[in-house]
Amino acid sequence: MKIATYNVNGIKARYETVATWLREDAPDVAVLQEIKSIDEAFPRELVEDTGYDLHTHGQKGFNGVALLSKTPLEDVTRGLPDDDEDEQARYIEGTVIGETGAVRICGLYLPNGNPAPGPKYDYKLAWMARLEARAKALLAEETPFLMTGDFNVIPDDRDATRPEAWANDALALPQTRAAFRRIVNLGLTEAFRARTQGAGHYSFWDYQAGAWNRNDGIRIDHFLLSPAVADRMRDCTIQTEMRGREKPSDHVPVWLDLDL
DNA sequence: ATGTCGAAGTTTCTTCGA
Repeated sequence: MKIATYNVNGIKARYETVATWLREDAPDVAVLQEIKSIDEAFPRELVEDTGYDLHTHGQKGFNGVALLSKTPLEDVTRGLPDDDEDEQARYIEGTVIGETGAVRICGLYLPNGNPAPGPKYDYKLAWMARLEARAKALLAEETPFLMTGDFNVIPDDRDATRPEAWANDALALPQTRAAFRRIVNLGLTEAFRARTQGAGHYSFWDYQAGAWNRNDGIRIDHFLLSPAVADRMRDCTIQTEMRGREKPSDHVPVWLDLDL
């Protein structure tokens, strides 16, 4: 089973790019972030031809996440627990049923947090604490799960072309990295790093300043796997070539292949 | 220090967020 995460940076602006990608690369499950659309305005024709099961959690203008699946998802829920006062659409869960088991898919768009320090950074850290609590709860009930999406976290200096340029940024501050490590250290596996070591692997290149042409990137789109899911991992790869296509998102898809 | 993009309102430009 192939699961892909992809920050599309606007589903309406990215329609052709995403439709072609779904048709040609055909993930079993696609976890999308930054759809920047209310649910009613999500282009249904994207999935009508392909038959994908679509679940959105959108809002006007910003943020917004979605799950697409070749087979129907079960028990889809929107928002993190204790999210009642959170107006930002950043989290969605659904269960995919494979031939030999089920996996809870947690799709997330973690707050950027800049400028730091400040209220936006406080919101980011609070959101990460709530994500950690959710991971703890899923581990406690022994639900096989994965968390994936745009974490807006550069885990380590090797995950940036120019780490010094990000040293004071909300994506790389020590508190951000510590919060990310706290979640991983609950017993999760960071899928990409379980397969690939070393620098030079990125999932985002800014539109500005020719970042793509200079390969000035960062790795901020991740998969965290619970133990049972980690045991089933075949591979985790970054689809770098997508950044060079016509009308690209500033992020590229990251893929997880599971024996499921 | 920065050469961009997408969405929405203030709507054929400006502002915001990233």
